[in-house]
Amino acid sequence: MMAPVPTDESTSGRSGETTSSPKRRARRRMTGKERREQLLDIGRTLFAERGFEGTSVEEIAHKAGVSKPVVYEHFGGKEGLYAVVVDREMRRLLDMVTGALTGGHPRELLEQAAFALLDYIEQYTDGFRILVRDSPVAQSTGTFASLISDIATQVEDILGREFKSRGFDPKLSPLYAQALVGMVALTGQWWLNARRPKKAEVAAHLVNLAWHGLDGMEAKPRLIGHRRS
Amino acid sequence: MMAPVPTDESTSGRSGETTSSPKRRARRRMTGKERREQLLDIGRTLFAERGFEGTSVEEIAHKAGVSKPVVYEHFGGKEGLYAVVVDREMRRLLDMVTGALTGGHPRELLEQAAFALLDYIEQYTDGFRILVRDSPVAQSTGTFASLISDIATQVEDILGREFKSRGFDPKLSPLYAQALVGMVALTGQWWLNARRPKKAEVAAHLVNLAWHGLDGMEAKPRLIGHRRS
DNA sequence: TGCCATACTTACGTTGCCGTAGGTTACGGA
DNA sequence: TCCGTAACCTACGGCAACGTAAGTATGGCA
Repeated sequence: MMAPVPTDESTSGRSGETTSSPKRRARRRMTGKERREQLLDIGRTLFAERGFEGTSVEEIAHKAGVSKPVVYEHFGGKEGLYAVVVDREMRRLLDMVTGALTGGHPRELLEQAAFALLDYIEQYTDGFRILVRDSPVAQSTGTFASLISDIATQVEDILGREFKSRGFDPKLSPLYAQALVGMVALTGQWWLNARRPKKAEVAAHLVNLAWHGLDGMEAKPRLIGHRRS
Repeated sequence: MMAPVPTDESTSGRSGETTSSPKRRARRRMTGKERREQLLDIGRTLFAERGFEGTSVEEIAHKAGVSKPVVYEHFGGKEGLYAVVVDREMRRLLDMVTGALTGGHPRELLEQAAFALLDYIEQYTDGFRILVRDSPVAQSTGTFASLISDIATQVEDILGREFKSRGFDPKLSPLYAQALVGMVALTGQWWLNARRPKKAEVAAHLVNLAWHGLDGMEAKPRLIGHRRS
């Protein structure tokens, strides 16, 4: 089984010049870096839709149009690849979120953060799906079940500072950080399939809820920050 | 490997009268129902700590002190067992939550619900861990990634009714349902490892956030409902 | 006391996947 | 034009897990 045709190629930039008909020898030869990036892309996609254990190295290699040993050459194994994918996604998300925290007023901060997270979800859906799933390898940092929970801890200090200046117990910031992140994360996950309200509207409502609570809620919340897109 | 000693027995009620020394033939014979329940218990535990794919039928059987075919006899396979476990846990959680919705004032409803969920998390930790993980078999009901998200949809109508009477768009209830459930769920997940504030305190703060929002937050929130425990 | 249903076993066949040993081809520079 | 290095391949070995066929023991009941 599995004929030696040069498969899909999927995410490679230019997909080969000699790929007019599926004859033999239409395989492009990549540099180490190129191949590495391609494998990371494919790995991300597959891990997102099938999970870590549900994805086989064989499949990754096959989708890349190469054979297994190439993957082992680059990442030492499935876990190696997975680790790099996860690391990159966590970085990306955190960069986007922290980079968006530029407002002065705490409500603005909240808005920016919510928007940034939704941006991430929309742009890097696969990455988000991976971060939401549970990690396989005895949990990277602490003892968390999902990477998202792990991320929430990195939001703690931002909240902690705000708490301090407002006279609240800063020891409670972890709790509120988890709550806020959980709120946005699960809503985002739901939004991935529903796609019902527009992103901006979702963000507005989330901020509405987080800021005013159910009690002081506005029927037609508006964002105060100004954003292109 | 694996000597034929009668292993652990783990969750069986009385653990056998002839179990003085690990000689041969100390195995208890159960009725179909007993064995079924025992396997469900063990399955729940293992699925919680290793996930679906990380758990083998062999291990389940071994922990129950029987051999594989017994599991196949009862559930037809790993997926069968998993399905029953999940179904029971979802029922349990929903029963606990809906059963707790007895208050008149919406804030009271919220309190009850939050408390019920935390109760469930505390009492049936394994079940919660399973529900929080992602389902393997192409998603049971809709197209959701986690069972929890699935559960949130079952809270929609409760919120929808409340929204209607308050003049908000009831089409937004799914969004807010996801947000609220996500808030409590991720916090609960975090609380499983942290265990820092007491359950009642966590509930109070969650309600505080959900009700008043970050803006109108109280430094020392109190629950208004009266509960034993 | 002997029977027979039901609980349980041992022992396989099979598949899918991980990881590696060792050989082969392309490509760019001297 | 030759040659070495980096990219890539075929082909296994091995293992862990699923699922099943066919046989064995046990204990309640006539």
